[in-house]
Amino acid sequence: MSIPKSYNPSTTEDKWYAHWMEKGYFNSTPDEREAYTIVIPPPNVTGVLHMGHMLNNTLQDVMIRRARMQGFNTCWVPGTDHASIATEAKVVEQLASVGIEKNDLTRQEFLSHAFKWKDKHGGIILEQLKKLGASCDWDRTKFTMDDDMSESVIKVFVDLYNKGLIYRGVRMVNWDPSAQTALSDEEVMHKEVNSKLYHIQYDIEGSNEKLTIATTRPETILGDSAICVNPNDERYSHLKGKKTIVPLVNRVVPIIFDEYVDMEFGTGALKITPAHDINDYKLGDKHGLESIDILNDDGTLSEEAELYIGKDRFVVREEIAADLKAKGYLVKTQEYQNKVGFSERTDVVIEPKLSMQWFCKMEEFSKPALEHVMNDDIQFYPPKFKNTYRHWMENIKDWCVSRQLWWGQQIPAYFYEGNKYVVAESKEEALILAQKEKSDVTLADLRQDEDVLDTWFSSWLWPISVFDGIRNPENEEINYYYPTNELITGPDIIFFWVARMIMAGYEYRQELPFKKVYLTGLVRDEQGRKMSKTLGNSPDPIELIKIYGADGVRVGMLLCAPAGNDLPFDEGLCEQGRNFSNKIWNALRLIKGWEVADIDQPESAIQAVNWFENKISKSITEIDESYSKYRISEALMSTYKLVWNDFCSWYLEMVKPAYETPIDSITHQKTIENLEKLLKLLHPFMPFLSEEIWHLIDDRENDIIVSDWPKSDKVDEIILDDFDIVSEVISSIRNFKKQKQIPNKEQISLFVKLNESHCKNMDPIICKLGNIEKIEYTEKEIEGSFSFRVNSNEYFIPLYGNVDLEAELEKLQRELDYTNGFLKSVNGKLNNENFVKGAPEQVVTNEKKKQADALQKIEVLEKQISSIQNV
RNA sequence: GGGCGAUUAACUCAGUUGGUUCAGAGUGCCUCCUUUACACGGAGGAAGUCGGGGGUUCGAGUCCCUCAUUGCCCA
Repeated sequence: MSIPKSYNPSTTEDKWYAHWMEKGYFNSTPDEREAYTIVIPPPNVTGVLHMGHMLNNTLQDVMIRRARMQGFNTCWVPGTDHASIATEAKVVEQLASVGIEKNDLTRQEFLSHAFKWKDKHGGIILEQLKKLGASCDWDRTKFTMDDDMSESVIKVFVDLYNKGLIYRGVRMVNWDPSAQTALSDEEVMHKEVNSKLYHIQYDIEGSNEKLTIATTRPETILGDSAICVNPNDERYSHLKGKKTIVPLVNRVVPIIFDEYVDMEFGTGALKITPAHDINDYKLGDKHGLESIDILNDDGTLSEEAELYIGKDRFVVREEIAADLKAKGYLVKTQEYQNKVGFSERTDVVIEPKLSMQWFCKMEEFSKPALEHVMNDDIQFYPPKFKNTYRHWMENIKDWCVSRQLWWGQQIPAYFYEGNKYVVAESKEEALILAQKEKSDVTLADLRQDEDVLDTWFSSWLWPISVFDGIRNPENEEINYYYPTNELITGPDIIFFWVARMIMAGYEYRQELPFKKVYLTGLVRDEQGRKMSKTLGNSPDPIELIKIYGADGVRVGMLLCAPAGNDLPFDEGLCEQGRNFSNKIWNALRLIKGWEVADIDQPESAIQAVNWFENKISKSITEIDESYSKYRISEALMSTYKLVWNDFCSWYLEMVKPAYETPIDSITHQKTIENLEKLLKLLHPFMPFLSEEIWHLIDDRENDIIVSDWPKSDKVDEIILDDFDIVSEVISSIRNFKKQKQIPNKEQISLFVKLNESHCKNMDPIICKLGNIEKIEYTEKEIEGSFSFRVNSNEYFIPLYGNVDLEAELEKLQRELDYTNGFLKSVNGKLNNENFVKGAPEQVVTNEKKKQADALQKIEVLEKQISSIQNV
């Protein structure tokens, strides 16, 4: 069988994924083993795979695959969330394209369209995850609006309402005029924008005097119900009791005094528009002002505005500025930078709006949620996010959970007789409650609240509800899989989601939802911009997989992804991943190409096997340590170097038989064993390649995906140290040959003068890799030869031609200078009484050893220099 | 405006309680090599005042202060 020269991912990936699925390796049912559970951060049902998902899910798959090999009963639950705003917008858009208006449909009709849309498009992202190799238990795939999931959400809403933790009220909320719904504070993004500060003159009633205010939103003067100045502001103290006239609409409003106003800002006079600004609202409340809502839900001006009715708020801003100018009210405009809130979903400017909404009280939840993170019951990686988390928890505000949409769980509040209402899990239960208040209420009288719940109100239950732990708190699955082991997600949803899951966990399970939270960085483009659909700067992961292979892309993503650090994405890393795949592939080609014979094992191979077994053991320990600290990129790099440098560059070269000669069976067997261990270590990172090679090594039934994770044996450090010396000797020989342009295949001799103890076991390795005829030990320097030193031992290669004595001398002198400098610094420490007294014993001993080594080396160097000078 | 981080080679990052020659890794770059696993490769090499300044210490990339730059979160 001939193996192609390059690894071709496309022929293996689908094959192995199908095989794993068929074998049911991803599926989990509770058993006697310990569970290892991860719930996926459910991607948005409208979404397609982007680089952030790629990173995040690769990490989860790495953790799950390793845990599977470690013998845990692993369960990775996939799913999607319904993303009420985004999905509703998509569906409305799609309906509009076929000439259907949402308003022409009943709620039920709309929902049936939406579910059709979801069934058609909602699974794309999950299918894409399969291309990546994600080993999710697909039989458990959940959607936040599945019947059982929705039931859990409703049950929780009712429960919290009954506990007094959910209330309804009129508040100033963040209004998204595009989606036409309220948003929670977390869904508002504040951005710095260039705007204008308009200085507008108001006439004072019964006087020729004018009062100038400054505003960035001139259109809102139509909703003004007062002008406010600071009582300590002498410029305005004479206006007490006076009234002012709002330009254009000529409404007479009072001048009020409140210390809230910043005398330094603008003109020190502030227009008060209680319906359209949270601070104005508070002032209006305090001073009993009228609230004039001049905006419709879609951001156009309402009848209340009197002017510009039906025009968009931003259009009106331009027009009113022009009109004010024309009539002499506009004193001046200046450039101004301010922060403006934008909708996280639709990216339109948020309007503060007074409206009736449902809120969830947060203070009580926040206590255990904060405590268990601060005391590390739940650990954050990297821990710096604890600070962010604490800051948010300590300043937590109530959560606006209602959305003026149809796509989502309809709020289970049932109204009767106007504004009276009851909250219950079903209309029938609601009727019973309502009848307790008023006995003649009928089912027909009950009218359910039109609004739906925030999508996060589903997601915060995710780790519990996917195991049906809300409806059936004592079921076998929730008891087995919960708490989950870790949550792997981005820091951008730490408040939206992570914090709230922790709250829900303690509320409904009296326990943490996950033990560890691993927060990945954001994937950015080369210019450091966040990757986003709108910017179009995100490569398509599926295309990348086609080019570099899933394994290559996985490696590329992980190489540069230390926890919590943003990563500027570079396609070159995927290329590196692909090259790595190919390197491993070719190691297999080499080994498969060997003819095996029953011959003696060469000494060099015995030594090589011994060394590599120790090396791999040590690496396993390091890799396991990296994993335990969630340093996944470090674990990958250790594996990468072990495979490429230690195995391919050193080990295989050491055991490789001469051209067209066979290899002995023992070395061959050991080499296969070593390769298999490496493949296991690689499997979490490169599942497809490792499985493919595993089966190319041997035609076998068992699969690497369910093999045992390698364990480290006791490591003989001395062997590793000896090899370091050996590799340095070999490098020096290669360097020499290169300098002298001696072809590698030409054999040379090597003489060694030992000045300190040295293990000769590995000499055969030096002979083999340096192509040395033989190594001879000598008592004196070999004159007229090229020489180098490793530690204090001297190595000589007799020369054919002339030695460049000048160059040799210069090299020796440089080394001597360096060593002298080093000795000086060591002596400096040792001569310092404070150091000898103050430093720990071990440090002092080390310094003494360094001193002795340096002295010995200096002696050797000086002798060599003088011998050259005497020639 | 408030808070939290970051600043180490051209790039992306390691560097644990201050103590081995501690200044590292990978990539990139430069030189040489198409040698019989792999040019998606091999063998070498150059490259950093550890952001600036001050301090503590026998000793600072590491601790403290300060300034600068930058990112994120919150208002």
